[in-house]
Amino acid sequence: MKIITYNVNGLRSALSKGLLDWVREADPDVLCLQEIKAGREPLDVSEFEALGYRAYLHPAHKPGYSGVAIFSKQPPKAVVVGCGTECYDLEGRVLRLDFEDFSVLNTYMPSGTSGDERQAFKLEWLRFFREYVRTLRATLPGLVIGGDFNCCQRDIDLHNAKTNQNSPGFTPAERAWFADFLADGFTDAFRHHHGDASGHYSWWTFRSGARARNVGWRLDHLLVDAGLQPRIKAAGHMTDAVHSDHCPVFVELVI
Amino acid sequence: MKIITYNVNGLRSALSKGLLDWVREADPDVLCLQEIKAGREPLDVSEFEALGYRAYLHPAHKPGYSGVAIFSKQPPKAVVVGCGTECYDLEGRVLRLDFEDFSVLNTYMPSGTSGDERQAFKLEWLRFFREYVRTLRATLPGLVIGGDFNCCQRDIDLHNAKTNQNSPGFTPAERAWFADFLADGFTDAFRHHHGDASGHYSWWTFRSGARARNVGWRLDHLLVDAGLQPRIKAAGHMTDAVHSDHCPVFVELVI
DNA sequence: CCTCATATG
DNA sequence: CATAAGAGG
Repeated sequence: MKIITYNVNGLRSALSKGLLDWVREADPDVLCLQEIKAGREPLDVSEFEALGYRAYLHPAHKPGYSGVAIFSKQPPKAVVVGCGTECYDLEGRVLRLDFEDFSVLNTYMPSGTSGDERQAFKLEWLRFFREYVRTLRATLPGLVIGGDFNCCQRDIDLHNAKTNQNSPGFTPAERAWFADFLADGFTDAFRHHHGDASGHYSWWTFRSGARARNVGWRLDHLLVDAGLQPRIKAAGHMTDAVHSDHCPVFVELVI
Repeated sequence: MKIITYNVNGLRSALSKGLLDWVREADPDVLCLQEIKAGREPLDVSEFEALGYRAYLHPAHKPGYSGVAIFSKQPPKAVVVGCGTECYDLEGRVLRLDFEDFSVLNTYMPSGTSGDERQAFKLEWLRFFREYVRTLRATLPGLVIGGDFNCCQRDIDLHNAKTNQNSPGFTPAERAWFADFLADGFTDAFRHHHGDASGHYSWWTFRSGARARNVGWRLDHLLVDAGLQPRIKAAGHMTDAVHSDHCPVFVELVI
């Protein structure tokens, strides 16, 4: 069971750069995409379907903004679009597929980089999301959360921790939130598999050749319910895929 | 004395397509540009200056919209920016250089293609402009008007006159205006030199390969005071220049 | 430094 | 079918 999460920075743009060939090659069972940036016209998912995927979309209300999607080879027993809270659902940030033995929750968490107001919104979201997931876990024992968290937790998760102690995505509040979230009973698949390895990032700014110099952040995560931890077979970053300012992140579970 | 008028559809875009090399080659004495689409930052004209031109700009108030410029090898004895009527000058539609024996008035006339309101604005403009030029001629005997008129006059001035009898740029009102304007004492340099030749256009829509099929309109004109008519040595379209959806139009005067 | 929507042509 | 600004990242 290979699950991939990928912030594509515009699905149409990523498709124009060969995303589909990459999907065929990578062959995930479940593919979680963020920032699909769907426009006013519905996205054409027929080429994903031709590869054997069912498509589930949760675009934002605002055209060209945010939005998540899941492509799955197996049909889920349930699809849950959104989280039931309007201010988040208007921004297309949550989509969940429930399978027989596990669930995949795809999320695109707010970025706080555009100003104080959005950073405050992000912090509210983080609080909300932790509670929301706590509730879900009561009835969904095998939860896998994949997405662009727009946060990282430890100094080894970004290139320049010292100068970013108060940058959105690495503020003390966000680091604490991340630790608490994991303590609720989740395993960071990447860390589980790679220990304290540094220099592994999933996002690089487009500016000044940051990706070529590997000046990045690890913002995209696959967190698995601690009960699934023994089933983690592999996890990592797929840095060869270049359709976005993020790279795909994968986990293989024995399910 | 070679005068060229050219709607560049964005000066920065045209420069990125090699406009400057073309200018060096074409070597006009006076170059009238329309739709420079200047942004908030002032345009960098140093490369024109390096070619020996003085630069005169009349950008629109709104960034990225409209705007005209004249580049001249000889220094004018006067520069007149705008026409003194705010609603037109905010859109950067008129710029004039007065030389010893003649004047060059560069104009970008409104397009009416975006709706009735703008077509009405265009018709008001046409009326205003005719009066404005009548006044100018009282004191400027050698007037040359170059620009994108966004109008043509005769069936031979566009590819498909029949189906465009009521299209903006070829409405009865605009055709009549054009005839009246010439009757006031101007010579259309292109027609003077090429008679009733058809199939000579200065604009082609970007859509559906119109330029390759020469499905166009003759919207860009050089009108010279009838008193200068004997001095017209050559006139024509420079269809090899491809930096825009328009092509440059030239006249050579013996002055 | 990117993608996207929108205005305008 | 293009250019360009502007929002958002």
